[in-house]
Amino acid sequence: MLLENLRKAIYQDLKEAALKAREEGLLEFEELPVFVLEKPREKAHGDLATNLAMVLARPAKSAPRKIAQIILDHFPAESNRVMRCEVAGPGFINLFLDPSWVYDVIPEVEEMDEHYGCSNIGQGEKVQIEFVSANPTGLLHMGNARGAALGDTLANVMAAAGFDVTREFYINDAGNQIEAFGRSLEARYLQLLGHNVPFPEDGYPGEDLIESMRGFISQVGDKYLKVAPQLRREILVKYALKEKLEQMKNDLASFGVYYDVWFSEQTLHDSGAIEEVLKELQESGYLYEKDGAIWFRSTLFGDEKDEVLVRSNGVPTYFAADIAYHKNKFQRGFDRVINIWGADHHGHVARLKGAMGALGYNPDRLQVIIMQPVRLFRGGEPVRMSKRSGEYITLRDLIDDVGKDAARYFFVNRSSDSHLDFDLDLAREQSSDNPVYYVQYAHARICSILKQAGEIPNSKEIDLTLLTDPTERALLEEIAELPREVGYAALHLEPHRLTHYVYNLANLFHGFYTNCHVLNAEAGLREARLALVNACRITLRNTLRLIGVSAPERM
RNA sequence: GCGCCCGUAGCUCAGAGGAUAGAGCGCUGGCCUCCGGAGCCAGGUGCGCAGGUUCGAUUCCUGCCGGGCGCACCA
Repeated sequence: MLLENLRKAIYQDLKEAALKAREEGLLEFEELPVFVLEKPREKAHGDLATNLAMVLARPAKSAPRKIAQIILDHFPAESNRVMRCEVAGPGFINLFLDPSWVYDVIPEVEEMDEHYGCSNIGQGEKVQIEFVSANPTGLLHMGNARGAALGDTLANVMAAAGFDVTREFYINDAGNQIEAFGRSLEARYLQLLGHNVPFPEDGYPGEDLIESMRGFISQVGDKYLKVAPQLRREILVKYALKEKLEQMKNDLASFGVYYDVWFSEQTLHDSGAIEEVLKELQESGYLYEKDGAIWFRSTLFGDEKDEVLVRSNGVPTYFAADIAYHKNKFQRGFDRVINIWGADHHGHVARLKGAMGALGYNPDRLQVIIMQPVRLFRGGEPVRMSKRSGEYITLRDLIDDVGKDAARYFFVNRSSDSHLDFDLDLAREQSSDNPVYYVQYAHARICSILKQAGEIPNSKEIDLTLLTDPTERALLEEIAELPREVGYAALHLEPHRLTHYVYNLANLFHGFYTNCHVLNAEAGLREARLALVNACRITLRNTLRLIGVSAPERM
């Protein structure tokens, strides 16, 4: 039986033992409190341990150790591979499994192959993950890159855990920044044609816009010189936006990130969706007029101040569009909607959730992951970047510099609410100091062994119980943990757990490798080890795939 | 000033209401007759401060200190 199922069964047995004891009048409690059954840190504390007796101490009004003994008296001994139980420490119940349980994992991994690690804890819940959604007025920066790695990995992880996942990119192709974009393009266009016009103060100074207009001119020349500015800007925006989006799509694709949906903000304006949602809020009494603008009472939902939805010039704000957008998400049937935002947008969370509440949706169905900023380091020094001047390192630069694998690994390796110091030198390094290489090396090493071995024996026809070395057991136990790791990462929205897991797995493999020979082990043991190593290969590969990192067979 | 996030080893970071808090880097010293040494093993100091809740707090709560980010009719 798979470790996960074993755990569930034992958890159930513990529950029933407590309930039975209550029936017999030995224990007193209203409802069984939540308790944990987990792998203890210390090997001496068994394979699994539970705090059940300790959390029962208060309701049962009794000493934890005493309760533990009562539970054990009602616990079905010798079932579910439990060999021995003991009361320990302040009242833990430690369970020791039949050591042979680990051998079940190899056939399991072989059979599930590329699906090993998957589970169904998501139960098909429809989840949408919106991430990156960068302004199409510029290039993808490090914040976008982190969001891309995080969002895509989270999507992979949740899909593997049995959620029905949709990846979406929201295109901010409307509003003020598009106006500024148009003025910037226009200025570049005119400047390139030799006209000495000033660049707008709120423009986008990046070199990329000049490039874009250079390309435009090579196609159409100066034919828009005399066109009315309003129309001219529209044409330039249309051209540049398309180009920018293509570029983003390409850059994200080279980063291994693909979307199911690219959603245009402009369509919300065009379709009347924004007007509609404004009306809805109006009718529920959440709006009021002040100074010629229309405001949303976001303070009702814990926001610090009310928020403008329609400016006095009649133009809806980004926030208004965002409300319509998120309503649209729910209308599309998503049970849950997850956004990944930079820390500079965290102030937006409460009011958007509030707006969802005002529209009658449970705000908890909207979850926002806030990412802290990225700092790049080179030569031990922070790399200076200025978005104002348009001089910054882009996702494309990063991929060209350190490669997709290292970049994705490094971004996912940190919890989203931790500031990320990205060491470019380390990411590029081809040594074991670089965790990406360390993990990939383990995979390549295994492939090399398997290649030399020729055939991989079917684990059902060999004696796996020959795998008794401590490094073999440790490796088996860690391989068995993948489904649980993936499930945990999905439920807690913590993809960074995966890089930690895969690093640890690689570490255990290297330890095994140093300690145990595979190819020149005696007959029988050799086959068992080949099967072990193959299961490890599958586990490494599957985990790396979730992170979006390649698993090379040679390096 | 108000709000959110963070404060764990020299550095970069994991972790977690429980039984002895971990990893990498750096430093020191070991390990190649043999499957890829891009590897393995050994060695150290630490939960910002002060209260509170709890049988038990580094983890939860409050205050303070320190850092980041927000607080536009921008997005």
